[in-house]
Amino acid sequence: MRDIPSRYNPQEFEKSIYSKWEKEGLFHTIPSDSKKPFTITIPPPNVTGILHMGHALNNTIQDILIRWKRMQGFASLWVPGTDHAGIATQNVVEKKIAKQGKKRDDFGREKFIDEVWKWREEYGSTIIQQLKRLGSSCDWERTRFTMDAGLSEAVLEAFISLYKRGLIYRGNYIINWCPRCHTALSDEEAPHVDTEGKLYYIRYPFKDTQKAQGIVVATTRPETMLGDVAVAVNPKDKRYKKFIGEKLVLPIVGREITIIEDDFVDKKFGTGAVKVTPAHDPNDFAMGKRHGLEGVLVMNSDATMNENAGRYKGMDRFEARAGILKELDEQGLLVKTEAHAHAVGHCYRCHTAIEPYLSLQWFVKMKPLAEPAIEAVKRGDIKFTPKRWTKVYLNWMENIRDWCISRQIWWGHRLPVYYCNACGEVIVSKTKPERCPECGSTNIRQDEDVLDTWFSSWLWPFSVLGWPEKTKDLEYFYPTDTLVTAPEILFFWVARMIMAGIEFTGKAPFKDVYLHGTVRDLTGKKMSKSLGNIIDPIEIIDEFGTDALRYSMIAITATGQDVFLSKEKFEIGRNFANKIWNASRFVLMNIKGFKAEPCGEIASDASLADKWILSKLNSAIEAVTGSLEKHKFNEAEAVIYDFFWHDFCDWYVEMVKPVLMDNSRSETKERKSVERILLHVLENSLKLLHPFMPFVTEAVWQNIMERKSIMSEAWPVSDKKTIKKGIEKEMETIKSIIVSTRNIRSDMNIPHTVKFSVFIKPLKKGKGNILEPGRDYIKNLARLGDLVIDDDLKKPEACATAVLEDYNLFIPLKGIIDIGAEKDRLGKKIAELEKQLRFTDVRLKDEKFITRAPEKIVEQEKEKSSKLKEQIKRTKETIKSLD
RNA sequence: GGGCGAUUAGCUCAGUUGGUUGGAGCGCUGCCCUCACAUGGCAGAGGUCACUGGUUCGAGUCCAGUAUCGCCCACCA
Repeated sequence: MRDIPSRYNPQEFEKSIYSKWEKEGLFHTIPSDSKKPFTITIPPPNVTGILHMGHALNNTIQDILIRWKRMQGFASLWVPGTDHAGIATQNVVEKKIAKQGKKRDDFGREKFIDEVWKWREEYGSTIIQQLKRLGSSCDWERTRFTMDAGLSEAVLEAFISLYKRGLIYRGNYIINWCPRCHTALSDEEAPHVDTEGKLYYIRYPFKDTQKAQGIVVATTRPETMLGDVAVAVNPKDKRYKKFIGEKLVLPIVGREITIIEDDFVDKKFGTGAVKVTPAHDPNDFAMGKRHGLEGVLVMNSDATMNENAGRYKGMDRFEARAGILKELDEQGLLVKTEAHAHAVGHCYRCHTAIEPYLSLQWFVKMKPLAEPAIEAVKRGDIKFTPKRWTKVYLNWMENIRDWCISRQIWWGHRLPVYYCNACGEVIVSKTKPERCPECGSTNIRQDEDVLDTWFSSWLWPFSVLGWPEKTKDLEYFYPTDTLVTAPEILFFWVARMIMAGIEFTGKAPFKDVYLHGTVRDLTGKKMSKSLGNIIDPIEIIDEFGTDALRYSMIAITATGQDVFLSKEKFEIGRNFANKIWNASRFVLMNIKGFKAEPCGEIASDASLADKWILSKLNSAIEAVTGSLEKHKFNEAEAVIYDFFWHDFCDWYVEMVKPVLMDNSRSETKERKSVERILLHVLENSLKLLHPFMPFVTEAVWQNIMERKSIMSEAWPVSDKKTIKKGIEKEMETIKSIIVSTRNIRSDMNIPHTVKFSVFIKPLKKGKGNILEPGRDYIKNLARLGDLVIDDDLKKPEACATAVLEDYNLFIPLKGIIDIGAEKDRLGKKIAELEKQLRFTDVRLKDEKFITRAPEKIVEQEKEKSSKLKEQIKRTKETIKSLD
């Protein structure tokens, strides 16, 4: 017998098992005529990414699905890859070169991009390596990168196709500008953060000083006043009606501006008069358009003031704000300042306050794309789990706005747009045209901008399978099945993928969208580096093992709910992995040659315990499979945990131990049957556990059982004939006798080394026979000297009693038992029973209940009442007999 | 300003379509190093299911409202 350590040591197995899986090509999937496809494309982590708990949860769920489907015989494909993450990656490389005292301009565009690729070569596979440690069974041969040749081709194809359909346009609009990243952002990339700001009231004097003192406007961004071109009031506002059309003098600048009327203005906010700054505010921009007012840009792209800001030129926007306020105050034009809470957009990459900024950008017209994507979800082609996200999706889609896709950075897919320097012609083309089709000039330049990272991500489910080529993979694996992701990127990514899928392939890209929760710390904060509340998954893997990480994570994650993590929670999984290991160790140590035939038909002379555990096993198979189908992963885990630990280890194994330990029975049929069933249950349990805990199950399967990979085993199918509720009920009765006996032993402080006898008197003749098959289990598990079951039993003297439903159970304890204490104990039992009886009787006395509740329920209640009464009566008799 | 989620044992959370006595893990109490496992075993204590109304024979579960916490969306400067 080989030595199997009594503790499961994950470090010993995980890496070698994983590389063996990889070497044997078990993750690789190709189209197969004999199999149905099951496809997931990974939400590509940023190439700069480092595995965090969100990834751990996200990828564990995907791996569970992929491994489960693979075992079910699907061509189960999980396509991995990384996202080039334009802004994020460029920022990282800029930080790196900053350490050498350099800026990107010192390199120039091409050289800088070379630097990014170098960085990617060096560090870009970190996240991939970490996903492997998580046990992810991705088809690594298919690893894609959003900047690789194929995906870049897909991006160009998508851009040109949309352009041809008139869905891409270029124009001057107010966009979200990040002054730190120096680029435009989409609305989604500039989330609003509630900010405690100030509202400044500034007086703009009339040109004709005779009129009045002036008009007071309120603003949160006084520095933008340098770009004001008008003051607007509501046409219905009586206070200002008379001033419409009058001229004001813009303080500091001295520019003459007009008072205009516009319905947009809210009479109740501030003073009811609003400064109009079309180049720095989206509303003002719209107002400017309505009134034919050109905007004046007063800032540079780094949010310093430009030449239009006069003496504030060159100053940072906040510096300028302070200066302007001071100057206004000195001139007596700053009327008042009040606290004002408002939401300010911030860059999602660097958290700098964004600046609404007028600039020339490229946009995608979204409405035509959104319409079919809305229909697809309404029709049910795509289902969200949890369902509530459907509404969120639809609400966003129905109010969708155009998507700003151009970014003023270098790292990304450059726009396939060329300009003729001679005639100004705009040419959209995959490659640089030799000559201008309009004037024939060869003086042609490419647009400097790159595309939003999400412009490649939204193509992911089909671009990774070869689109725009019509590949076999695309035909076979697309549309994919399930998308597993976090709700944070519902708009960024999920919604856009649905639109792109329908637009470019004519099909919705997936059928199910499973949105899991956000990983938080115990105080409810999102885990983030800046908060310092990170639990590093790799550290957890090193300390507790990958299976512990995976199991615990899933166990505490209810569908779509946020996950609150602390380090201690990983003990759940670690302990369970150890339990699996030790139970396997026990089974294998007791089986000769580690071999056993498949269990097959259950012999009619199989023991009660055998039939019972098989019934429970098949119920568990059914339940685990059902829960997986419903994507209730925590439920699936709970079922297998409960079955394996409690039914199998705590009861079945304990029940069969005497057979295994008794040498005289070593060659018996009984022994062989037990061995077979132990192995059968273990095998099936390991298979059910494998998607959740891939390493420990494989370690047992390969290293202890010396078999080929469990990954390729077939998922268990429940044999419904084997599920026998009668057997399960019978076993419950036997268990209740064992528990009652142990209970008395514990109450009486009788050490488990002391054996005593139990006498059972069935209430009805023949009920005793039911217990016969369980006789040995009761004797062994309750540690009895003898068990007497007798219809005509007379109650022994000085005994402890358990009054069960169909039996009276006596334990003679002469010299040990304290009669007074026993009376008290039974008295408490009566009190419990009476409490229950009161509830039932209240119900039964209620005529409405009798007449309106279903007959079945009423019958149940009546039966319960009579049983309780009967048990109370018997318990009272027992107490009396103690006198 | 809208929308969503949470509120159940000391802690962290499950709880299917309303139906007998509301579960788990951790922690706690008592006993056990019993020949797979002390990362373990046996037994136990612990709950007005946030609050107020309503529907119902019957509500943790369905409806309305309140409170607290959290999240998302939104162009009142």
